[in-house]
Amino acid sequence: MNDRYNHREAESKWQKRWDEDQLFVVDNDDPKPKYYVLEMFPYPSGRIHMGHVRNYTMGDVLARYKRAKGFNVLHPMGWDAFGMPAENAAMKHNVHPGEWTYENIATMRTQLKAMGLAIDWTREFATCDPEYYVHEQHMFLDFWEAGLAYRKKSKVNWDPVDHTVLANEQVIEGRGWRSGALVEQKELTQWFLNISDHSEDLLSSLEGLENWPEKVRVMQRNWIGKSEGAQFKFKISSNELITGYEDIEVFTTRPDTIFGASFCAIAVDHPIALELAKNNADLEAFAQECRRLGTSEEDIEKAEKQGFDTGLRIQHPFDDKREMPVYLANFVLMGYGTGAVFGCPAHDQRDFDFATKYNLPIKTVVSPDGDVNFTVGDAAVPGQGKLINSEFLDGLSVEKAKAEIIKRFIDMGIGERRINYRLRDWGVSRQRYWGCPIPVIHCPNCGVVPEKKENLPVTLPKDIDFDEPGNPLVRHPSWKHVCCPQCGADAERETDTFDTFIDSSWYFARFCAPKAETPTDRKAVDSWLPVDQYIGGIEHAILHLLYSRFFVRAMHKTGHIGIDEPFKGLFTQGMVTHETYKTTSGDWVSPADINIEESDGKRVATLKSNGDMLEIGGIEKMSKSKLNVVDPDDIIEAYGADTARWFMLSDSPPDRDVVWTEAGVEGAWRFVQRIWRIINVAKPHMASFEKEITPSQQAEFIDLHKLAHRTTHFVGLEVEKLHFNRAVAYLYEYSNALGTLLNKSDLSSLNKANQAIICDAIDRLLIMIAPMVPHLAEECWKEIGHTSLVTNEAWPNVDDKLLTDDEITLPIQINGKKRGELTISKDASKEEVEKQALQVEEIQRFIDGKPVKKIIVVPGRIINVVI
RNA sequence: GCGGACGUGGCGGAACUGGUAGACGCAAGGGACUUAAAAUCCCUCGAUCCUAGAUCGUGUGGGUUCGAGUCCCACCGUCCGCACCA
Repeated sequence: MNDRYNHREAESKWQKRWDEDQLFVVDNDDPKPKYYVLEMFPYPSGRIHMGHVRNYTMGDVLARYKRAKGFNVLHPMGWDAFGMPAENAAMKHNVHPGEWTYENIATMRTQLKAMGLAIDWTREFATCDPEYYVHEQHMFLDFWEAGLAYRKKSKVNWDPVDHTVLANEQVIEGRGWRSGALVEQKELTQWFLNISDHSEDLLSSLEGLENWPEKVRVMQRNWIGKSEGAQFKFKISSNELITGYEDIEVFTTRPDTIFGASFCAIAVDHPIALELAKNNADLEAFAQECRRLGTSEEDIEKAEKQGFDTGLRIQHPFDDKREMPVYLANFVLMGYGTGAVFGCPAHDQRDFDFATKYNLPIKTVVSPDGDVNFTVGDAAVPGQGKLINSEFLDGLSVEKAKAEIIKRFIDMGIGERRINYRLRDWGVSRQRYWGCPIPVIHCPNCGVVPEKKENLPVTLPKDIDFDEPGNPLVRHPSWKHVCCPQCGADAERETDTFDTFIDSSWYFARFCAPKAETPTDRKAVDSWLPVDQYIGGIEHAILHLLYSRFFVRAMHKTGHIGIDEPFKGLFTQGMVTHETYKTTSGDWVSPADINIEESDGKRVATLKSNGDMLEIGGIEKMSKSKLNVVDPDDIIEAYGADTARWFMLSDSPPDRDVVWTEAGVEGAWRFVQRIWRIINVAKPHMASFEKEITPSQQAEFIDLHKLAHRTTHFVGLEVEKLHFNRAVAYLYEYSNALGTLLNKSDLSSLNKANQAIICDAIDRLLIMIAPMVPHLAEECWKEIGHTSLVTNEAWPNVDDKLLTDDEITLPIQINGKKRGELTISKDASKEEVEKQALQVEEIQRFIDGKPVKKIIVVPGRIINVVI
């Protein structure tokens, strides 16, 4: 046995062995209870990064732990392989997107395997495999048939750089989520999935997702954006300006403030606005200006409320003598509600600003404290109170007034209760090559018809060119020319492909039976799903996670699955960060190119090549642009996968960011070597040691034995909660205690009881660290003479009797301040504890003869003497 | 503006339903071993009072309680998400 642990030899050796023994190949028919752990699958961008290492390490620890706990664990891996970067690479390097993608997959697979992950690689697939997307096409046709997919002409978010359509979710602050280009509005006929029909279900079901982070649930709740109110009509009183329109319908969440209304505002794209624009050049100019600002003004917050008086007047529904102006307004959105609102300046700040600007009346109708003479000052007063100045609503609470007014609307036949959602239908057409082809055909006679299911998959042609921007499928000489599946006439294929978020909306279901001839094998998905623990980045809180929740519902409706919620538990891990370095001229420098020295408590960074001084910058997410990246391959080569894994689990709570530091890695490396040394010290003796623990003999090492059981108990508990940093702390404590004891004991003269305790303690240590540092554990396990694999060992038992001591030490407080301690039998009566506590010397000294008012004894916790 | 999370040593962070604040790791200092270095092992490590013993100490100010990092109220600060949504 070498003095130093040789990770290079050990890691590849054990990876090979696990592979040969097919340890992680899962049988769907295994009778053990199931556990499905899944990390978000990677996009094959080229190489893995530290974020992947962190993500997959966490999942792997859980998978290996659950395996040891007797579960049949599904832990698969695949590739989210369609998407823009492959096309960009194709344009840049003149390589086919598929070739580029599969080469990256090969590289990254090798890298992931070097991490020693307990993955069932027989289930691997890439979403760009026709064997995968054929099922996506199949399900899409089912969705279409079931009314879940439809085509409509609509304004879409158009990314002028990527030449494609973006979903609302993919537009961030008016820019494309990938390209960062300002998004334009364009009218196109697109495929949509009917996600908005599921708004209420997607919203209310969030309640049941108890094992999701509250943060993600809140973000989804906000995104769905439910608001309850009323929709009703104002009668237009000045008919000479417009024909064909009798009234304006508005949506409001505050119908109770109807008597405070002083204007109506409509969106510039509202049908009435469009009609009026035909005969009003000024109005048209205003509308154009708003549209321009709507898409190009970066800072919406600063954009002033702008209005244009249309000249139209409407009647108040409860007082037809009262007329109000109708404005075009830049803050009213056509896409929400009816595209028209009524303004109540006294109780809405935006309306207040607008009314002030255009000199419109501000009438107070809600009084927070019920005072009928209350009037708002220089700001709107939103919120609760009692209605005033509102005729039949006077004196009612806001809630009651809402109910009353809606009742009146219904009686008058002008309105109703209404719930609106912000969530829009999911536009899934993309004008791209590297995606799943939408399996439909456009026939001059039959219209849009589905491709016959027996003709699926519709595959992508290989011979394409990227010489010009846009979709090469459109200009391919033959691909789109087909016969209509219905009438046989000459027809054209749809050249759009699916949004890649569809690919990732059901891959977890495909892993259950990746070779099935139907999209899902019902028996397999019924038994494996939902995913018990899903782990990934917070950046997918809305897009991927909401789409998947919807997609599974759609699969349920079309019979492909039997559940609605795909992910029972969700965990969002933090990012991997690193210090940044810059030259005096402001260029970023990679950590690999620098030296850091410490002098007078200050850290000084210099360039390795020429010794130039560097500026040490902030700690930021590892990114190629700031060069503050550390390549996982370099770390695995220098320190081994186990060291990288252990470091990723130590210190930082997994949901927070972790700072990658050289010192931290060294610490993890020292731990690996310390375990090896412990085995080194014990090994020569262990062959002759007694293995059976027999309680009858005198065991001086009983404290270690207790600690071993306590550690087993707590490490299990913490891993289940994904508190890996705490599990690591327990393991440090335990291995330190074990190492210290071994160092100071004469191992050649131990009695049998102590021998057995040592053997048990070492076995436990190795089984417990195995999920985290599996190669090291395996190598040590072999060294101490086991012929089995530690990976196959069951999690050790915990004897509850060993978790508590017979004697306990209780702190004694006087008036809440600790003054002494009492060591006493854990079964001692309250009276006995009180009596003995008062006799403790320090306590006597502090009481100093004063009368004791009260003694509080919390069994097993604390004693507090009140004087 | 709305919503969420958080604030503890030089640093990352522990502390179960209120019960010994600072586990564990990193960094630092001292010592042992060594020709020397690395590695390893042992010790110290919140602040203040020269020591003992004590006092103070979990962003700030109040409160509840025998007892508050933990609960309540007000405030300050940091991070994240959403944002003209009627």
